Amino acid sequence: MCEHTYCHSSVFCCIFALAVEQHQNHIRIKDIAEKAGCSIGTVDRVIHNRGKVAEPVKNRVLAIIDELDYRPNVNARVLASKKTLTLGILLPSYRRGEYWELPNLGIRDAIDRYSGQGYQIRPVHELYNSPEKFHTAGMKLLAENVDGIIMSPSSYKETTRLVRYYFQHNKPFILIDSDIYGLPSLSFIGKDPVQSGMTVARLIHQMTRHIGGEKLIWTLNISKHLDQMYALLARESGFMSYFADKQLQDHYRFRAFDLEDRGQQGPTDREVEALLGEGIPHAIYVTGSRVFKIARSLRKLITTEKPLLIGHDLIRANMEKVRDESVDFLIEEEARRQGYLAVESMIRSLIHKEKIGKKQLMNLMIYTRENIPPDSAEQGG
Amino acid sequence: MCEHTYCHSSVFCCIFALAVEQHQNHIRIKDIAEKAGCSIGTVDRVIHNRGKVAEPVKNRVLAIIDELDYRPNVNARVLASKKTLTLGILLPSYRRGEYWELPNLGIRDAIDRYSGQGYQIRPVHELYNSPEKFHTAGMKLLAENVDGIIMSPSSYKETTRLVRYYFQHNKPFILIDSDIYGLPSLSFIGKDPVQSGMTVARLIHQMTRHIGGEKLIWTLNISKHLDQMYALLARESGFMSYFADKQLQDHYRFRAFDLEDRGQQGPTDREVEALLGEGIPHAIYVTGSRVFKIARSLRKLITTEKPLLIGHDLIRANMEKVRDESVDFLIEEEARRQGYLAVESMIRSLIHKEKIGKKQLMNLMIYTRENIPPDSAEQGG
DNA sequence: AAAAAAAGTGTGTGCGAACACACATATTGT
DNA sequence: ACAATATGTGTGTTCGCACACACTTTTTTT
Repeated sequence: MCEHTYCHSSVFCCIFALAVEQHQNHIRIKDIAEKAGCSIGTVDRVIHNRGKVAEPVKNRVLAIIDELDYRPNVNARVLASKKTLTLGILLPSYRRGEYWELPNLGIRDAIDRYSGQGYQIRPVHELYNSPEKFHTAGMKLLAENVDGIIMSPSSYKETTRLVRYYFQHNKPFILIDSDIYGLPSLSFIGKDPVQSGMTVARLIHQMTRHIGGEKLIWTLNISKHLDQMYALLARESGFMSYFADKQLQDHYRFRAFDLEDRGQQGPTDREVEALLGEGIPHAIYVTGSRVFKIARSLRKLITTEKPLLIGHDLIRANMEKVRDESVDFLIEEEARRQGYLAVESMIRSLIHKEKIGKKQLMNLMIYTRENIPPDSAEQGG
Repeated sequence: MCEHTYCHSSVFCCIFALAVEQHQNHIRIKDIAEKAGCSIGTVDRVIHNRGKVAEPVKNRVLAIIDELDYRPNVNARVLASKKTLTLGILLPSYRRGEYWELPNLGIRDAIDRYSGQGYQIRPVHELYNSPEKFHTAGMKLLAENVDGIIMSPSSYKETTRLVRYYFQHNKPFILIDSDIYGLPSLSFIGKDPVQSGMTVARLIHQMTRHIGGEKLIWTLNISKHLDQMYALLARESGFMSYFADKQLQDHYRFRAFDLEDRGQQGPTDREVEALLGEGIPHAIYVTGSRVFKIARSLRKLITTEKPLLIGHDLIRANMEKVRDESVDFLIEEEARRQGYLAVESMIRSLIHKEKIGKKQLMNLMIYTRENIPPDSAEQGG
């Protein structure tokens, strides 16, 4: 067992003993071949399912692989296989500083890192800014004969349509950012928007509960295209659920607005002013990544106690607003890491042939002025 | 440049073009040898600084390596080098469910993962529960001739003393969890306790500011040994700084208590009751990982509006209390990931010979009932 | 029954780096 | 001057796996 005086846990040391044992009898395909009474070529054939192998031999080898818990040496495997992994990447188009830059940076981190380690990875990028372009871009990837696809879903209809083709052509794909339930994806890497909304609700509730009288709360969905804001609405739902669950309707009044983000300008002061007509809210929840667009207007228009302002995503513009305290909190779901993990998962699945989790949910992080990371936070790894 | 219609960023595509180019002319030591007019053996010698190489040849090779930006193929390197990496691990002893289990789990994650990839890693564990044992345990690692050491510092005096020996014997070491400024460590992987304290202060401030009259706030340092709570005090300092910076002393009254954690029992109801004599606080900040120990007492003793309760670390006992809402918020600094990164950094430094960051600060995460991860969250990777 | 095709199997080479060994040349000692 | 050492340098083997090729045996075809 374990000899450490204070190691009552006993889990720890035992697990480690296991780990050590595991690597010591590190078995190779040669070992398997010997035990099965055949050559390494044959073992190779059953492992990769190529060429012809007599049924009884195949079964014997398979049994031995299972029995010995054979795990191929990844280093040798990568070293020997000279083929390059072509990754299709299908994401919304973006400008610098926008949300979608983050997953893209994560993808780059991963490719950089793994290229440096002898892996041959060739990314093929396709960007879309409408459901129609989503489809043509996605089909282009098929035509380019990529080995796998990393994508974020567009509209429900277009996504299922594209995925149908991928499925038919046996192209593995990974969904990042938002999930569409039931798709035959290798994995989903992203977040739970309802949970996000509920977390924000908790923050706002705790921070406004001691205010006397009825509290006015806004939810603001600011989006480039009003028709593709599924994730925003899901967050709003989660937000509402929290208050409903706690039966706080009597103490709170809610107003929800959908605003259009018209490029550089965003909602103008006048638009915001119009909303303020009904009264100054005690808290505002901007469901997308565009809090920074209204922070300035609010500061200008509201001279009394300014409302609590909460938004999403660690993009530069938002981080600045948190630093000068015109935005109070930012929620984020490790956007950059999502991209990183997507590439890594592809490598693990397609090269290492490991099994990867069907659902990889990111942690939900809350940032405020005191814990916001420095600007050029390289989060690779 | 970039042909994507909506890719205004231009960063992205260019960077990728670079990445692709890089791996295509992937140079090997053979290439260097040819260009330098010598054999691969000689190149090998200058890379590893072993054997004798004529000064002019050495410089030529070095120049070519630099010019071509040679990056060794990690897969080949690991495959060829059969030596096992022996890692000394020097951490406080712990029981199951305590804070130190988390970094240990992270260490295990990493060793598991890398063992599975053909790396030979042998961990040697030493646990300590006092500064004296820290020293003897640390020296034992030296005697066991480990290749590198992962450790969390004990007292200032003992740590610098031990590190002196490590330095003299040229043993690289990585500090996790808490930093001691100025030590010649390979890297520090952990958190900034002052920042943590300030973040908590922000939360408590925002959540109590609308309460009328003077607010009473507690800080509770609950520790096993009252003499080794440096990190707790640093958090308390950060906490205080926030209120000082904002000049909120007139609206807030602060009381700080140091309590001893006597094993299973923790602070008793009676002890907590004694503290309550001076009045019921509006918020309580427990600076260590033991909020759960007073949550029950508080619930029993306070029947009116219960105080806001904030603590640290995602240990099971705390997570339960967050789920039943007797603890409001938990702060954590990715304890498990710290262990993971420590092992990974050792591998990158000692096997891959990469340079690693001197300071790897973890993100500071805020958890509440709505965003707390599920219990058996495997966070490897 | 002979030829052709298919099924089944073993050997050999290469991936890129690490390291041991053998060998060449230069420097020193006696 | 010759051995003894020190200083350089090149070759060959190995790691575990992928994949091409050659080969034997069996089955099918005509």
